[in-house]
Amino acid sequence: MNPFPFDTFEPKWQAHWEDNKTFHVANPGDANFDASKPKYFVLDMFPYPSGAGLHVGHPEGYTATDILGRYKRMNGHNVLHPMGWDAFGLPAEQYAIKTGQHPRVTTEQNLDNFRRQLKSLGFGYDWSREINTTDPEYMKWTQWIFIQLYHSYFCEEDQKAKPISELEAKGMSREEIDEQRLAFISEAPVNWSPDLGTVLANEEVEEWKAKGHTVERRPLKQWMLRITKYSQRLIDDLAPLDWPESIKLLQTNWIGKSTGAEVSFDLQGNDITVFTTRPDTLFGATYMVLAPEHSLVSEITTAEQKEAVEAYIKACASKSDMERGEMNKDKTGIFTGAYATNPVNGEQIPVWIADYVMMGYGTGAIMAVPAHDERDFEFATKFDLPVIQVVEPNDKSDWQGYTGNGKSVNSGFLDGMKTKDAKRAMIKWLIDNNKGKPQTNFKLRDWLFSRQRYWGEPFPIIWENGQHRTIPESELPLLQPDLEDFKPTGDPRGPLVKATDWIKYSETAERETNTMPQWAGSCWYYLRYCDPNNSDRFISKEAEEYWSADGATVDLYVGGTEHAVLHLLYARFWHKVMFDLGHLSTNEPFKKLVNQGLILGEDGQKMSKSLGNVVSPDDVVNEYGADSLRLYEMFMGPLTQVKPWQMKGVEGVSRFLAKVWRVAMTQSDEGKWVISDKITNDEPTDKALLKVTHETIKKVGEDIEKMSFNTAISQMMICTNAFTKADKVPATLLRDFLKCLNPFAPHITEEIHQHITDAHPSAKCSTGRILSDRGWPSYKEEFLIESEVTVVVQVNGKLRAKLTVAKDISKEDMEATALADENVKQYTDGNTVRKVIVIPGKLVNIVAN
RNA sequence: GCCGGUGUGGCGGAAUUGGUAGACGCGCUCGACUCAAAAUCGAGUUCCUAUGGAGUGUGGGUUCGAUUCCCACCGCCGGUACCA
Repeated sequence: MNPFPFDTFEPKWQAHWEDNKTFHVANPGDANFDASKPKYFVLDMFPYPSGAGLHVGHPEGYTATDILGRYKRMNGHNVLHPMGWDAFGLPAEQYAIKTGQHPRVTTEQNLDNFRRQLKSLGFGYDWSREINTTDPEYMKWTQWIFIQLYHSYFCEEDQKAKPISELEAKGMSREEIDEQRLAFISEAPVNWSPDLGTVLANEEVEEWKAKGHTVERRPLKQWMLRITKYSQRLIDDLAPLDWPESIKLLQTNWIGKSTGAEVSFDLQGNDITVFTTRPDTLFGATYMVLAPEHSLVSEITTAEQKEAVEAYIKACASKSDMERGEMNKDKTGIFTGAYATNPVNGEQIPVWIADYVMMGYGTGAIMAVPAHDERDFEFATKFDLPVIQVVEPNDKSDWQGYTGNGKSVNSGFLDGMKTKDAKRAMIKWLIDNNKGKPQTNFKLRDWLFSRQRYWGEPFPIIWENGQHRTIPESELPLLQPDLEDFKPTGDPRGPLVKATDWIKYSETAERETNTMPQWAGSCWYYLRYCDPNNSDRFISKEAEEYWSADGATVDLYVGGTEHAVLHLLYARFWHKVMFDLGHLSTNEPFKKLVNQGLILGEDGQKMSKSLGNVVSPDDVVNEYGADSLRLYEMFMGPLTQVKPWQMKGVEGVSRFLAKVWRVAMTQSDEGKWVISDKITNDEPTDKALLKVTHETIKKVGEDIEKMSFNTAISQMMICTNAFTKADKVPATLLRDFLKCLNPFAPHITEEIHQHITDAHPSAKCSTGRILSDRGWPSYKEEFLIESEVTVVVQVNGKLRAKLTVAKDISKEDMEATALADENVKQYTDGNTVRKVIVIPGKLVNIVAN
């Protein structure tokens, strides 16, 4: 038998909240909207509804946000706490390929299961705002946003997106305009996975390779989003955000800004430009390296070297990315036979090609300064190329391979300058001599936005006479055609090519057959929650402004670190574009971000099917109840920390809830749970009980604000132990305690509260209102104060006595009392007291020897 | 290699404007209740060569006093990798 009947009252309260729309929040303009309340938007990263259902990692973040949401609600906020489904994705499509089952069917099934599981945990979501990225009404607006991107360009002067119509007004040609669109067609080499039958974004490559899929470089015509234009803003706007510094750093490094200069080298009439962050070392450039894919390679290669160079290029091309990565220690390369002229000293330097120079970054060519660059040094050592020192280290370290700052030497007009000054002087020289200019580069690449998949949003694009254009908004949403066979065709246009009727838009126009990546839907879902049923706009102006008050849309966003550079970067980018175009009032989507730590299996390993250490929330709910699961996940340790699951720990918090239950409830002779005689309607007089209750109100409130849930729970355990020990517990104290526990364990607290209120109705607390609708309790300072305190006495820093003294005892009295103590005397007798430190109300330390 | 995080009992973890190290929970031990067990309640539980001493990864430093501040190092976890 269960120690308390959670199996009956948990479903009861879940039904009550649902029937009474307890957690429904109104929008501006709605009948029951209360504009006087401040808003609080607390968001979970919405799940992908996989076939496996929830695992115990999901409710960790969800419980944390639920506690905050319920707490803020009790403190008088309009709380927006929604849930939805990121339901496009490869597993549903792969299942469809295997079984012929339409992805929409499996997605619906999975989603029903997820919803059932989440409801069984009692989260206070406003289910009327549930969204689903695969819902045609949702897709419509994802496609609409793409159309906005398509019809926008990035104005360099104002550093913001503007409508394409401005360029048309300037009389720019169609070709020139297409070059500028934020959504554009590119025919660059992309990451193509033959076995997945699709291309992947740079950010996704590692993930899929880790799952055993092959990925190769292949030139394809693809849709791209011009996220690189936002590089600088994406870095700058991180600063004021309340995000973990590590995530900010991760994004900053991913965007990868570096400042330096472009330098032009003459090569028998050809101009080759290189990028360097160290223009001050130009005198030390003893050779040049081009990427094997560099366009000038074939032109400059001499007849004698032609064969060897072509063989090297072929060898590089056949190497997979993986092999290139593994071999990154061992440098390879080949001499082209050509020589370039170092612009600053006229030296003839050999031009090599090597795969340690990437075509995708900078200009695909470098000046090699082996004395002060590790890679160049390694290469020069291997191929016996000259190494000339041009920087003298500040310390005594070896100059060979020294990459730090110092003083320029062997560098003509730079000699004696500090690195910083030498950089500036060289850049000035390059400008004055028309040999280069200052340059900033970013590692971030434009976002490859098309996929060759069925289960994604089709592009709202048609092609006619080789040109693309968007379909009219009235034709949105554009749904995928029905297919019988979802198999990839190997055709880089994707599986939609099979739907010949669907493709045909008119006699002369055809639909785009690519679809959008899974990230598209998650880029803006938080906005849709604010106004989920709007059929005229993606979000209404009023809803947007209300839920974005205080300069941020989402007040608190909780999710895993795995999205540090993907979802969180993409969403910020879309948000900024929509802000630039005047559709949003904030510049950033997520004010505060918290990453919950991974929950490991009992064995300390990551939970996985193959290890058999996966814990299902359903099993825990069945055995211990939802409140126990919620409470345990919060009690395990700090939210942000990685921590192992322990079923014994669930038992522990379950015991705690049983204790709370038995404080209020007792079993009648017939086995029925009834309110205990211990609960009285008297005014509380027990000082100790008043103190612990008010301490609990104070600490739990403060700890929730700090998201320090484990310590809040430990305080509630202390309070419960005091209630258990007491002969009588006044109903008002128990009620205040239940309010504190309510955000953590909402079912049991509602149930007990209902029993107390029925048994002990009072003017202050009439029947009929549930706990969740009552306010957060307040504590009184007067109950926290004690007249006596325990003071620690140390001799030479070691604890020798504890004294109980009046709280307001004077320093002198405290010192005298301490010195007079028998235990203390044992250690001071025979020694001279040199010094006495007295911290009032806390400690006395006697220094004696 | 680089960047970030972290290190406290048998275990999860508490405590930082420097002031009783180990809150709370798990586990374990003993006791009460019971024919017995479970559940529940009560007592105890950092370690040791134990009237004392040691102790928050290691070694130093600052201080009357350091888990907390400073310097050097080590282990583990995560990210990233020829980005010029």
